[in-house]
Amino acid sequence: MPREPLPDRRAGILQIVIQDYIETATPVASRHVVEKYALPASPATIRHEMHALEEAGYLTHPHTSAGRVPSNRGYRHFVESLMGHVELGIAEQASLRHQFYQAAPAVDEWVGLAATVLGQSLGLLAIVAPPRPRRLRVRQLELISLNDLLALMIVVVQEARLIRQLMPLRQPLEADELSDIAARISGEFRGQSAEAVRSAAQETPDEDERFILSTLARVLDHDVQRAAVPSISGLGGMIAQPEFQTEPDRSLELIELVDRQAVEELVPAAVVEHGAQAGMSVLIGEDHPSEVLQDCSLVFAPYGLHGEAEGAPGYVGVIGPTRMNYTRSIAAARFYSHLLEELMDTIYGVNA
Amino acid sequence: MPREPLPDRRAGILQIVIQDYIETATPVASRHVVEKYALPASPATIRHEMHALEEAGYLTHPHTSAGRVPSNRGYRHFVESLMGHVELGIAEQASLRHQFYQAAPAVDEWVGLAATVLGQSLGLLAIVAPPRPRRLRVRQLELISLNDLLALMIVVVQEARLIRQLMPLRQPLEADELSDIAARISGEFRGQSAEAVRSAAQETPDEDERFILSTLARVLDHDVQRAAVPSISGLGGMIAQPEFQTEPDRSLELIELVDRQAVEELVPAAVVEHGAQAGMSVLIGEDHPSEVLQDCSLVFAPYGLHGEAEGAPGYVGVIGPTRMNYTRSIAAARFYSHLLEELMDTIYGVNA
DNA sequence: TGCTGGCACTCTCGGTGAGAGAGTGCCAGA
DNA sequence: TCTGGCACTCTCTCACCGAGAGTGCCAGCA
Repeated sequence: MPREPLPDRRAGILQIVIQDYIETATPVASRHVVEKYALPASPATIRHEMHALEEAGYLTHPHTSAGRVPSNRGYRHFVESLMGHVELGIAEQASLRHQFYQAAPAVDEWVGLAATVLGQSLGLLAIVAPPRPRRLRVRQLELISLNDLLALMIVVVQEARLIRQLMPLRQPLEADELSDIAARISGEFRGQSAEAVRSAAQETPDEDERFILSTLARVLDHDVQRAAVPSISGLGGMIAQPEFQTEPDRSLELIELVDRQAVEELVPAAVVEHGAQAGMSVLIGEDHPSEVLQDCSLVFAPYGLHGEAEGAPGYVGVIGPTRMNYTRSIAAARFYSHLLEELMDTIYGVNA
Repeated sequence: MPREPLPDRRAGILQIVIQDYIETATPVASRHVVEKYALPASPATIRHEMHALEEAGYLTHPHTSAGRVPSNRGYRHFVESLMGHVELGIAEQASLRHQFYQAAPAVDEWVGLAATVLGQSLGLLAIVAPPRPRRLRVRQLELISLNDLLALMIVVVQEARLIRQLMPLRQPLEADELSDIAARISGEFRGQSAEAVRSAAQETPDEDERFILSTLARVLDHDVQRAAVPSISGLGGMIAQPEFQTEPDRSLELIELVDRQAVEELVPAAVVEHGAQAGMSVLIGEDHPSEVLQDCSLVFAPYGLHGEAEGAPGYVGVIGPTRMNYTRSIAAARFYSHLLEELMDTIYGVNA
């Protein structure tokens, strides 16, 4: 529903109240803003404006004799109209980029690092999920002999992952024979996915090779579903936020969610789906389906595998009290999502 | 310091008090034990015995009008003399073993799974660390071309790990050439560690090969130090324990420790070192150097890489309130440590 | 019309005190 | 050596009170 635009002074006061509340976590009083921000008006006047803002739904009142607190609508208005576009500082961007290029070039590694650093720097919960391709395509296959009857299969796939699988052998095979078979399969099936491998397996006369191919096909299918485990970090900072200090029950439920790695409850599937097309989004307060996160917000920044539209995107998520610092959170989430996309590109699909 | 052995009845009462307290988490009263365990004595008599046990240091008294609570000495006596040797049930062992053999054969995977399942099943904090070998030895090297000037190096080492490293190329190399070089190096340096590779690098005339060898040596050294990240799980269950409900500050510190992955503070280096030789051990209450864990116990079960005495062992650790169920925790920690040792054997060092 | 100072009113928060409940310690007697 | 009885101690909960903080509203003023 459309609203009349706010008069200038009123909008200014709204912005002050929101920013002050984000900073101090205590309801902001009329006298307080006048003094702290040296406004050319008396507390009574400010009260008037605040009252109007409350009528319009941007502020609330925990109880009669408390200062004002932004409502969810207030936060949304702040995010959409008051905040403007912000980016991380150049120096910070550079140092983060450096840190990531130092790490081992593996999706899990990057995702874990991103969650840790992001959660730490914001003092909020960070959830970073790798992209979830719809199918995996072979880039290279290696077979490593462990002993006469056991080999380790390693599959490097185009989608920036490594799959490992123990494979019993039907009959003793030398290390050399294994390498040869692996090289042959690598050459033949580069860029192919499970179906192609499976149908080829059925037509292969050689028993050993048939067995290896069908194992490969199975592993490709299987690994698509599992793996791609999101990383969660920053619980410490989150629980230390004042809103959780006063509510031990809620904290407990949140800790339990994080400990169980209950990603779907933290970042609802609907958000992921919607975000895949719409890009960055911010879910505020009661929008969140989960009971525990009623008074929390979620900043969601999806990122994809370039040139691979299929499957679910990866994303960077930040969860914090509705009172979180949206400016910083949004800038950070955006930056990390771009960085991850860029990193994945270095090992994904190039040369495919 | 030696103590006189406890008279039979007294020892029985001690055992009852400890077990009851472990179960209920409330100080146990004389009347309560008489009724619940149908003892052939009156509350007054039991009070007498409890008083004696308190004199001897096995029990304490939160305050005058509360029941008895085991002291750290009490718990230690329970663990050392009263408890006996216990093992997980056969069915449980089998189902766990199955679960682990289903997982991808990778150290990180097993370690993560062990922490999750163990923490969940005990409702306590579980910390599982992979062994930390002193040096890594090459089992096989793979070089995968990403584009003309960038390759992905994958090193399978004897010590049950996989190392990944992006490697810029000095000049364009074909995929075939890369494979050939990798195969040659694999053959030549199987079983060798960083020093051997490094000194060979210095004597190699071919520039490309020299560069690859020195990268390999660097990676072998580097990966020994980092990686081997322990897995921590079960925070939810731990915080839900009654001892943490009443102490929000302590909970907060613990959450913070876990969120930071501060393994050294949870499992002190001294314990790891001592445990490497002495085997399983139990640290009770104030023995723990960390402030936060003053009223907690640590069950510690080390395990090694067979045939590789060098380096630090892996371990399975369980941290809980001193009131934890030692019987279950110890049995579980022992089982998981054996299972992990067995699993590592399947991919480690065989055929070396 | 819009701003301001003044004042009554409301609600929270911290501290205090009383009463109930739970257990022990000790003593005298079997 | 064990038991019943009884006084004593300590915690826990709840109700209550006063101080403090802010608002809402009104009347007056530019």
